[in-house]
Amino acid sequence: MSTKDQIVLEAFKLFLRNNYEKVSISDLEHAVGKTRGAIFYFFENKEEIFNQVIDTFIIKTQNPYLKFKYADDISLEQFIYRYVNGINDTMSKMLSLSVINIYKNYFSLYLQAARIYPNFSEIMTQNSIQELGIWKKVISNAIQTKEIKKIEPERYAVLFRSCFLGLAFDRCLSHGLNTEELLRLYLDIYSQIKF
Amino acid sequence: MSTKDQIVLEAFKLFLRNNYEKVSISDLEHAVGKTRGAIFYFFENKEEIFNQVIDTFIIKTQNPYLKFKYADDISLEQFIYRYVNGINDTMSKMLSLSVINIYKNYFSLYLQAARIYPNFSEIMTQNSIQELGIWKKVISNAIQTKEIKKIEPERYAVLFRSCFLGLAFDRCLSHGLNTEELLRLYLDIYSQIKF
DNA sequence: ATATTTACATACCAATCAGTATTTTTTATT
DNA sequence: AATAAAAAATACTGATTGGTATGTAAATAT
Repeated sequence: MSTKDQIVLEAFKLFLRNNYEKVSISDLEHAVGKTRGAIFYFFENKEEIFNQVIDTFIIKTQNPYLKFKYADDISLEQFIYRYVNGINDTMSKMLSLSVINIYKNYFSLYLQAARIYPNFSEIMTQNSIQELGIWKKVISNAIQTKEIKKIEPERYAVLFRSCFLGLAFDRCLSHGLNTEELLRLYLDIYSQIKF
Repeated sequence: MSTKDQIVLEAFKLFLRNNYEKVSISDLEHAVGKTRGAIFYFFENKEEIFNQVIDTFIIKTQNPYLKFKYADDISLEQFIYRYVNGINDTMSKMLSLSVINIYKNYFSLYLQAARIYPNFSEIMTQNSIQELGIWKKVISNAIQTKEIKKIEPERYAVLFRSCFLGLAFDRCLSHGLNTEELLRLYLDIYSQIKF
């Protein structure tokens, strides 16, 4: 891995654990094993490092479970399983970077980004709309194929997405998100709306 | 209002808008209209001010909509309306303090507290369990009175709570939580489980 | 072989920070 | 009015911060 990539990776880990202001260039020096000279050779300033971290690990890593978005013919039940699997994969990747308290730290970094990264809110809002659109499409499809009852796709798209986010947030201070519980929750909702 | 209370209130507003480290005593001086002498007369250090803010505005202000917890005979439908009204009230109170981006800033402060306030995670976990318990009781009651179908109370308690949290988090970067939408979401879930 | 660029290390600086020590002003009590 | 205590102002300190200026060894190009 290049020095620049190493800097971004270590900065990511540091920014997950602490506030933007709390992470010092000195901390980053020790984490990377290089000195200020190296860091400021690759980056103009601290903010640029932070923004690179957000770009790499939040914006571009979003929604790995939504990459199958053009599979229009997927059933809602299948989609639910894939969605939860995708969440599991993301959590595994974070664990392999030895990131602890994944969601707590991720939520925290996410809100830091909203204060620092230019247009972060707009980008994430677009992202949210996109994800809702996919849920909506899958739900609409499931209605047409008589998989589920005739419900409001928009509303249930919001419901499915909110469940995940809310459960993750609620549990982030305690034992963390349990994807098995999330799956059971999803299947309970599903069982109420299926034919 | 006493000077001490003023300091805590202004500190609350500042900590909502910025990270703990970013808020300086100098900022607080200007916000309160007093000097360091006054601030350090009432508080030992910055951390004590922060903890007082969390104590006053997060821990003790939790769940105003759960104060009717001993109303066992309430229907689920009534509870839903009261719950959403309670959220509305809290948001109005924040607005009267001219707090903008309520949920974004609140979530941010909440996660800051998890890093600074002693045992914050444990306290909030207890709080979450308590709130889930109330939902569970109301749901169980609604099943017994044949208001709704026989569902898993625990799971639906989690569902109702997660919906709120998730919707609030999802919308916090854009237009903020719309309680009318939350109500419609709740009533949609309700309509699927009611007899 | 020489010149230039890349990739860092080192030493330093001005600014800012939380916190303190001291002094002054305000308020309450006798 | 005199005294004491509380509340607040002022001036300061040592530590830390992000960032810079300079230096240098190795790699690459000419």
